[in-house]
Amino acid sequence: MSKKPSLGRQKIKIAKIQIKNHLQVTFSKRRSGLFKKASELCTLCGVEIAIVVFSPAGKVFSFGHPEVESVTDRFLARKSNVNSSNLHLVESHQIASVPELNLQLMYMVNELEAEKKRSEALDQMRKDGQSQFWWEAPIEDLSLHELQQLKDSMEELKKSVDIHVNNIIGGSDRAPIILSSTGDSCVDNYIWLCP
Amino acid sequence: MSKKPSLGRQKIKIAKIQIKNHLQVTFSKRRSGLFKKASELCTLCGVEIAIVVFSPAGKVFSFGHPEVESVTDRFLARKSNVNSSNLHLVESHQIASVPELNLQLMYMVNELEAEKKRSEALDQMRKDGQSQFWWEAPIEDLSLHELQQLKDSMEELKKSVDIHVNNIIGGSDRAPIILSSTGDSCVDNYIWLCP
DNA sequence: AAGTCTATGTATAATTT
DNA sequence: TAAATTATACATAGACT
Repeated sequence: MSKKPSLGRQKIKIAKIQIKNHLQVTFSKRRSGLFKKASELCTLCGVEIAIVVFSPAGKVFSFGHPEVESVTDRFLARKSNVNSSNLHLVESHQIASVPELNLQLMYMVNELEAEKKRSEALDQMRKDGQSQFWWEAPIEDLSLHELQQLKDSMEELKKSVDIHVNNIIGGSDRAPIILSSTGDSCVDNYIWLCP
Repeated sequence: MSKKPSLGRQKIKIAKIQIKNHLQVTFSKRRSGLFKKASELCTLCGVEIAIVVFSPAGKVFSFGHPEVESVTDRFLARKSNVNSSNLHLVESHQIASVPELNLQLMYMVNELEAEKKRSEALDQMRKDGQSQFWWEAPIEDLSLHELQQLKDSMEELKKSVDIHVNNIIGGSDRAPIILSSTGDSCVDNYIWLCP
């Protein structure tokens, strides 16, 4: 009897899997692996994590820890706060769909990425020399020119922050979402977003 | 000489790491591992992923794939009806008259005075403790809460700027002004906010 | 904080059930 | 279609730099 022993795990190139069936299997396995890693990181380090995955099929998978509030409501809850400022928000009590929430999260992440790049550039400038740090100096020492630059910088910064807050909070200014919790054996206390 | 060979990777319980230093190392390693897994999943399966991690220190780490546009554009596509941002930074190619230019300079002087007072207050805060200087930190180090505070501060600043502008220029709805490049040593190419 | 090294724990590609 | 198997690739704990 020839028993063909498994070759075991084989090395693969990190490139888009072409065999569709194969891809589906890999996606499923690696997605759960990713979520498991995330949950471990949560537990080990006591951090809050949110993950959103848009599958090729258009499905949305997401992971959040530990409570819904920690990641999502931190945005949604600010609604009232923002309302009191000069943002023009339309009152609505429509309940957001989870995909919409995920879009918002995704948007937020991208915004954060953009800000990160921006700040990296600023960091670089900082490393290039102290002389350019007019924007770190006390305001009373600034020349008019510098003050204008400061103002412009702040406007730029504010604009981007504003846009993202506006879209996250104001873009769907509505009641928070109820997320169901699975009694999964692997993960207690993790709350999953149900697509 | 006793060379102590490494025990190699040891099994650990998935529970909050108590040794703080240890935790930091693990957080850093596993975070990067998680992001790597995520990027592989992106590539292998052609999916879009966003991850946000709030560290215990309040820092925010995030991962997004593939391009900012891919996700944000989807979002922005439906944002138009909601946007109505409170910030109207309008570019205009209208050339300001000299009287208007003077008004702007006047405005700047007033603004400078206001900022001077403001900075005195901030200076006082600075003396009270370094911990409050979240707004001096690079953006990527800001928590979402701090981002919100930053935004609010900027809202305040802009509001006062707007009031000044209204008072000085006349409070009337007028076309935004752009200062033409005057060759002036002090000011060139500034764009002004339309009140 | 970030990188190296070793030994070992884990994830998973390919296959089988 | 999904679960189990197996052998290997990869991740990482701990110690050190």
